[in-house]
Amino acid sequence: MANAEQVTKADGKALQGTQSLADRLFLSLRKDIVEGRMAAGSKISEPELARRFDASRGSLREALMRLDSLGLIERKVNVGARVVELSGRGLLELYDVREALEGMACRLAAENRSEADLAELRQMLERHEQQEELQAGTAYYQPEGDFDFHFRIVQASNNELLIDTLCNKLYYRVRMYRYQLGMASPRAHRAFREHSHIIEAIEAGDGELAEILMRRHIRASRSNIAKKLSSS
Amino acid sequence: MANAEQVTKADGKALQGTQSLADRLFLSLRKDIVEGRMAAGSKISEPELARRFDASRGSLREALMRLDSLGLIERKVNVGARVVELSGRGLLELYDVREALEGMACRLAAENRSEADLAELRQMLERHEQQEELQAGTAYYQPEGDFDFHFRIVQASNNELLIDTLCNKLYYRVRMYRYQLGMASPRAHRAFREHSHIIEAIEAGDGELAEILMRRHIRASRSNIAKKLSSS
DNA sequence: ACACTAAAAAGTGTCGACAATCTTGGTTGC
DNA sequence: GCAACCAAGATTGTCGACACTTTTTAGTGT
Repeated sequence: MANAEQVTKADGKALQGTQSLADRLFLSLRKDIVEGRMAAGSKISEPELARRFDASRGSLREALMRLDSLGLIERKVNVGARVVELSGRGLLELYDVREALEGMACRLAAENRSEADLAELRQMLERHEQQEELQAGTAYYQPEGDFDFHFRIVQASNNELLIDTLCNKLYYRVRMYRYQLGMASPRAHRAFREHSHIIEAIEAGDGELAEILMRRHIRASRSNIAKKLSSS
Repeated sequence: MANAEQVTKADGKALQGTQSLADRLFLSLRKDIVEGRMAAGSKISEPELARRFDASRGSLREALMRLDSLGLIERKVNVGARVVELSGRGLLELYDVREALEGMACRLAAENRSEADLAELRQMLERHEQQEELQAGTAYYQPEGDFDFHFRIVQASNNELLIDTLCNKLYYRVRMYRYQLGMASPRAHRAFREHSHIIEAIEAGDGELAEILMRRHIRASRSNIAKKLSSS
């Protein structure tokens, strides 16, 4: 089934079966950090982690390097690594970047739309609609459904660099914030309508409109969060 | 002097004096790849490179990992690493991403403009103007001047994630293309006027206009390249 | 009790060696 | 002659040990 764990083209190694130990460590640690099993801001001890995963420090360090360039941990020379600290400012920054990139992705998806992509998008929307009616506004489908939507739009952009930047880099940070600040936005129903309009624009091949709608969609989420942040 | 080699906030390690051997290898290799001393598409032999730099394979591999996540090399498990291959498509993709991100950076720079940033921007423009008059349309100042301009705008956006993504990641790819495809665009004079207008919009605090102008500026470069590519 | 110093413990950075895998060239069989 | 197969060489992945740095702790003196 289509969910947020799906694999990107660019993430090929995972498909290929043969993955190194360092690869597996990386994937495992990334999951632990994103889902909050490693507390944000906590220190990471290489020897301890290596023992826990029954691997050598060398392989573990390789995984840590990658987490570092993903921005999920921070390393200081001769001092060590810590899980990155979450902040309201960081979250808002993330939304500004997403607005720019996903807006562009949406425009490109509309301009290069292929029948296959369109079919998938329509199908996805239908699934979400059923799920929405089922749960009548309880806003429960959100996390996966919303993720699914944004993920697929980006895939349809047909721009490898854009896909890689969003799906293999930024989205892990997005999910980390979601898990830990538990943003189950109350915008479920409205969000669904917005998704629907965006896909219509893509179907119509109207890149400019598609971009505008996507940007507005993301910015609405952003203000929603900004409001919550300032009131706490 | 302000040039493209300047150090980003996020690239702090380089400032701090203490940098590990792997850090130095990384910086050195990145330079070699960007400036074309390692041919695009060529295979990288770990033992050979390690000998050449008089370092152990472990440290070298750490540097390679980082180059990989920068997208400057590609690694396959149990096979090895190659310098990334340049392609027309890749270059155009890069411009689409830049259009999105730098457009946003420009908007943010206009909205958050500080006196310090404005002063620097004006000062830079003045330097470029002098240089332009000096060389009266020979379009020679371009590479550094253009880079300087885009770099500083992004810095002024005050969005750490955006700054990191552009200055520490994408720009190295941009420079790699510049060096190797030798894009000394003939748009020097027009580009200068465009830069000038963009900074005016930022000074005026008009984020929307600043974004539009920057996007148009980058898209003009992009079509220029697309034309050259299709005619070859 | 507090500040400063020095030793020791822990942690990170670097290295060389071994094991597993891929590539290459030659060989065999059809 | 060509394809499949096999062995040798080379390359990558993984590991444990050592060197250097940072942090902690114990001690000393005021």
